[in-house]
Amino acid sequence: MSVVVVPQAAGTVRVVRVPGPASVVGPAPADDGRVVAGDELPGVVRDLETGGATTAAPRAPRWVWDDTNRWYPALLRAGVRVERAHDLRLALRILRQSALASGSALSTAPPGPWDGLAPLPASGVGSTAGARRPPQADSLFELSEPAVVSRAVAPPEDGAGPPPGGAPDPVAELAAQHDAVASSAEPGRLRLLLAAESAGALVAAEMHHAGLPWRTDVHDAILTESLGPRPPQGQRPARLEALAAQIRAALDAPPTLNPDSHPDLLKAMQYAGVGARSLRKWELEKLDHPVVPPLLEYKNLYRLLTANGWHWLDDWVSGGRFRTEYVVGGVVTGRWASSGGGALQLPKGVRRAVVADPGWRLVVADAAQLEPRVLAAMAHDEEMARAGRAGDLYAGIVASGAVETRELAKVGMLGAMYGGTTGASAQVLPRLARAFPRAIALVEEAARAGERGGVVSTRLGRSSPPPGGEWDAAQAGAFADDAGADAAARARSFTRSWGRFTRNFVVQGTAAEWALCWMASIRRRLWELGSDDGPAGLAPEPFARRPHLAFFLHDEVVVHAPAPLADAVGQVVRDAAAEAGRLLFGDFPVDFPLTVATVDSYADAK
DNA sequence: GCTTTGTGCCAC
DNA sequence: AAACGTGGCACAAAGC
Repeated sequence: MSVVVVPQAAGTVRVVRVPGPASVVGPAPADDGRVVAGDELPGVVRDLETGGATTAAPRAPRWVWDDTNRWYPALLRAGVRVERAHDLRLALRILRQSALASGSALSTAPPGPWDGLAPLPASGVGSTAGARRPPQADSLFELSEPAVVSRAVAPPEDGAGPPPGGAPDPVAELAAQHDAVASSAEPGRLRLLLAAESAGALVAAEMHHAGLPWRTDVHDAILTESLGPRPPQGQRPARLEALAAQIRAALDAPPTLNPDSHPDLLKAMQYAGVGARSLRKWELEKLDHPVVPPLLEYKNLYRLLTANGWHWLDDWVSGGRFRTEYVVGGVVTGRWASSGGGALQLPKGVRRAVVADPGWRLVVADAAQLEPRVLAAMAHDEEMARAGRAGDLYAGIVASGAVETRELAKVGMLGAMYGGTTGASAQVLPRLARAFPRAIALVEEAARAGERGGVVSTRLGRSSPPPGGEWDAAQAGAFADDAGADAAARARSFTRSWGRFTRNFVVQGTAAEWALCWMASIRRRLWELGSDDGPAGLAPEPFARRPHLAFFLHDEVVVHAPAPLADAVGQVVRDAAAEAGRLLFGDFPVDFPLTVATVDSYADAK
């Protein structure tokens, strides 16, 4: 059974039961539902979650709402967890683009209000908690905003009918989405994709709610060790100041030389005859000049200070937790993006500050060579799947005789998936293509489709955007009567670049789908694992005694768990990986091995 | 003064 | 090795 959450005027909510599963024409509401005050919703949800599964319905309901971040954060703050959901905004975005549903009424309809929904911040609506700089929400449902309440045309009439004021109707939208899925070329795949995307939204909200355990004192010690004590506002830390002096001395530069100014520093280096064309690390490393060592160290420490220094701590860590905004589906390929604190670029060097609470552990799990394994499975490449069976896929490729060294196997596969055209990776590509023709053909075909201006799709049906104006312009420019050689070259360059994008899209996007399924399964299994008998920990409810996801990084998760449950959690992440593989690829015999480490500090994993 | 662009580095 | 895919972010310089 689904339960649709319909915003009403004046902060009330209509809760409508919709029987499932959906028919081809979509579900019809069982009744007009009932209207509850906004602050009663957590209680209503809790009742249906805990009571619904044991009485009338065999499972907890599926909550259908416009945006998970509008409803779920407040539920979590009330300690209420939901089992499953359907996020209409995220689902529509997928269905609008998907080549698998291109014939549906939903796909061909002109843009409507649902298309205009911008994502909401993970801290929810009307909350002051959470990130310091949440993205500005621009939504059509401004329930908590006084301005909109006063704009409400009429008081709700006992909950009958769609939302007031011409607001989009989630019941109707759900029906349209059901219809689009049912009439698509692959209903099963799309259904799984939408479920996984929505489960991802739940995970993201829960991870924001729980946060990543962060020891401010450890972080401060890291900074002080490498930079010196925290300086007053506007001053360089002692260590950076000393290095700046060394840089000036090595260049014979005046004390006014500011190493933070690229033009000035480059000029000074030119006078000193260093011979650098840029300040890039890899370029400096090739040079033999006394300024290079202090400059490299300066850049290193400067990066630490500006990206993850004391200011970062002040902004993003509070109450012993680092909280970022995960943006589900924020990357075109379906990967998550993040906003705030650079969460997806957490440098290795500061992971020492990620420490489990007392009596708790971190279970860190990492999918080994996820993308080439996904490629093997998508392409039904039995040979490549076999190469990955023993554990290390790249070693397996060497053992197959295709290439001589593990390093060659690795750069060759990465090049095949990224579209590399030079160096060792391009050199071994023909040998990989001979040994694994199906896998290599899949990425080559994806590249050609992109070069033609076509659309490609992931395993579950997320489609790439059409190339759009830039592609058209490039082609038009190249074929114009007066097209010069450079116009043709520009067009070729852009076309190939788009081919590299679509080549990578199918692999990266399907890997993102695997990761979504993995996390959805981990989430469910962790909850089924139940709670620890010990005292409540520092984690907020509903996770105070329960293992929960705390961090996600494309192919890696961190679970924060009561120590006695750590071993069981390790088994959970492995079982979930196997389940994700089955969900995406059925019986195709591809393994998704994990590296699992149970540690106190994130830095101690792998 | 403010916004945009360029540079460079971090993650997968 | 880099360039070869996807991003975020901070800072200085350039542009308005």
